[in-house]
Parts: sequence; structure tokens; C-alpha cells
Amino acid sequence: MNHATSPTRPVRQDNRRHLLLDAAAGEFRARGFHAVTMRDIARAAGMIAGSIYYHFPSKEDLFLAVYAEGVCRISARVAEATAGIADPWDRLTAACRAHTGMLLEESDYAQVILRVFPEDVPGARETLIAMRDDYESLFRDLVDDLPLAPGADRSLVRHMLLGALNWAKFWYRPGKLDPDRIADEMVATLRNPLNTPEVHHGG
Amino acid sequence: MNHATSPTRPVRQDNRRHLLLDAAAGEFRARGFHAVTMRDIARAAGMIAGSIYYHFPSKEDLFLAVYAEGVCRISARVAEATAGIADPWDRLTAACRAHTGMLLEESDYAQVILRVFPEDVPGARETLIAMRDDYESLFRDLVDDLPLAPGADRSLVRHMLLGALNWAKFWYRPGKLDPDRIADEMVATLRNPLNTPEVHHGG
DNA sequence: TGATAAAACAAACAAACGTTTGGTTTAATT
DNA sequence: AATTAAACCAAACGTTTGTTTGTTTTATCA
Repeated sequence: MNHATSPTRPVRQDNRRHLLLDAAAGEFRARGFHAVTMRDIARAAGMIAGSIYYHFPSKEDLFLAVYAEGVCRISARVAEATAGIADPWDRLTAACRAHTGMLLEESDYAQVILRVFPEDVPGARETLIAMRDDYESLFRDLVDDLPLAPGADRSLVRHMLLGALNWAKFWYRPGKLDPDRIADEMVATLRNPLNTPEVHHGG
Repeated sequence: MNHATSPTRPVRQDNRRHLLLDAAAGEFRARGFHAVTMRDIARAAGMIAGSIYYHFPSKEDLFLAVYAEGVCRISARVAEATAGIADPWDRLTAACRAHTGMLLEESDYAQVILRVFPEDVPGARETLIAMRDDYESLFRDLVDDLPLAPGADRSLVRHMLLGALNWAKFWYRPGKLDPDRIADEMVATLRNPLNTPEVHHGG
């Protein structure tokens, strides 16, 4: 259990909770929720299975903590990437760069979001969905700010963009097209028509 | 084990192999590979866990059969949908309609392809990937036939389109935007620019 | 330094897992 | 009707699962 800091005695400095969370993120990212055992996680953290239960009351709670951290980190990264950028298309592009960077390379925590479906964790399904929706609302705002043709389905544009980016998980290979360029090209493809020569926009 | 038809005695007519496969497809589609037990599948098929092993030597082999059937069915459906259509954009649209229709509504078998990652089934990983790639090659041909601007990255266009369509699994709701319209809108969005009024193409 | 609680270990628990074994039913062939 | 093998059941196998229990270590503070 994650003991709350009592008034008399604080948490210890050599606490391995972070190490444990990192190990869990790595395992869940690599093999999903059900294929990973508590013993796998413990081994990756250099501990023993039972010790995990001092920090988390169950496997589902441990996973929930990893997922929450993933959503938190990618949200912060996207918010930071768009800060100070005024042009709507440039803002969206920056957000997509941060998004793909985290999901394809930078963060085990964020990649868990793509690897594990909320349905895989019945006891936390609604919470996980709410977190993911919360994150995606960042992109709702970004797409809403775009100067599109009247009547354009912005909801569909958002789903299309996020789907295209997220799916890169299945074909992205390090050393080839990097996350930044993937984001750039996807946004550009949405912005420009495919069947006429490309129009360059000011950057 | 799936006994080969011996020269002296054929398979029986009341064979429940198909029923078993259907049940497995339903279970795997709903809850993935690891969360589904042989007892779950057996119950859904009205039999007992051990009986499955008369038809399939292992859980992985059973899954492989389901996955293969899924790829086979969706491939056939896409091929049938594009047959007789000459215009490249119309051909692609028809293929995407068939694709989304199968993956969002029509076939448990096909939906297993989106629900289970090849990595979830270590013993069949390469085979599953090869099957999926084989299917996607249909779309490689379709995109290659499009009249695009010179220098367009057709590989990226294909990945973008399939990603956008496949991701609809996570936001599609029956009764709202139907699979056909999802396919239509996605292809149209790729074809037309978002930041100018839509241009209608002959159809 | 000795007391205290945080943190981790060691070992087991019941339940569930994929699979195996041996026997029974049943449809088809002769 | 007798025979044969396909098809399935019933029951258990050994292992692994998430979790619990009791004990030991260790950092911190009086």
C-alpha cells in the first residue's frame, strides 16, 4: 500500500517506488497487461513479487499508476510544445511532433497507452478511458482553432489525425522516417490536397 | 489435432469445428488473446475445454486459424468490392468501405486482427505479421495507382489512410457515422485540402 | 545508540491456467 | 447388425498466477 506520509515519520529516501514504476512501465509497454506477471515486474525492478504489494494494492492499481503517469507526461510534453506558438497550424504541428516523439521513442509510460486497451483492465476501464479522453481534448482544442472550410467535420479530422499518428507504432522503424517528420508529413497531407502540387505555407 | 482426412474415412458432417472457430473468434475479438481461456472458448461453443484439442493442438494454433480466417475473409471482401471499378480513387474508396465495414461491424474474424497484436502470440508472431502485410499489400497497389503529385510519399499515404481507418475502432459508435461514410470522408479528406472549400469529383 | 516504522524478503496460499489421459458416445461404412 | 474411427466428455495433471502472511532488514529520528 502507498502509505500516506504520517505526521511523525516521512517516507524514506531510498524508496524504490520510482524504480518499480519504471520497471512496470517497461514491461507493460513491451508485452501488454495480461502477458506481464508480477514476478516479471519484480525481477525487472530487482525485487521480489510480494514486495510490490507494499507500494500497490494490486496489479491493476500498479498498472493504473503507470497509465496515469503516461497520460500526465505526454500531456505535459504536448502543452510545453505548443506554448508560445500562435499560428493554429504551427501549434498543431508542434503538438503532433511531441505526440509522436513520446509514443514512438521517448517514453515507456506514454507507449503503454497504445499497447494496452482499457478493456484489458476491467477494474480500471472507465478511469483509463477518461484519462485518454482528457488527453485527446488537447487536440480537440487545437483542431477547433484551425481555419477550415465551413462545415468541415472537425471531430473527424481530429480522429483521423490521431489515428494516423498512433498507427505509426506499427510501421515506425528507428533510423527511417523520424517521429518529427512523420508528424510534419501527416499534418501537411491533411492541409494540402494529394492530387495537386504541394503548396508551401509560411513557417 | 486437425486430423487429415484418411483415405478410408472422411470427416464427419456433424463436426463442430466451425462452431468452435466462430466461438473462438468471438471471444478473441472481445477480450484479446491472453484474457481468453480455453474454458471460455469451450463454453461459448457448448463444449468442454479438453475437447478443443481434438481440433487444434494448442491455444496458439487455434488463434492462428482464427486470424488466418480473418485475413482471408477481409481480403476476399476487399477484392470483391474493387472488382469492376476502373477509376483509381473510386477503387480505393470501395476498398476502404469494405475494410471499415468488416473491421467495425461485419466480422468477428476480421476484428481479431485489430484486437490482438502479433506480439501477443510469440509462437505465431512472424506468421501473423506476414498475413497482415499480405493483406495490406492490396492497399499498396491501390495507392500506387492514384494520380498523385510527383514525389508524393505513397507509402506514407497508405499508412496514414489505414491508420486513420483502423483507429476508428476506438471511437466508432453504431448508429452514428456508419462505416461507409467513415471511409468516404477519410478518402475525401486525403484527396481534398482542408483549408479550402471542398471540390466535388465526378462519381 | 537504541527505538521505531518504512521497506523488503521468504515462503506459502488458493485459484486458475493450458494441456493430457483414458474412456464414452455417435455417425458412417461394411 | 457389427465394426471402426471421428468426436467429444470427464477428470485430472503439473505449473503459474495474483496475492497474503509472517519475518527480517534498514534508514531515520529521539
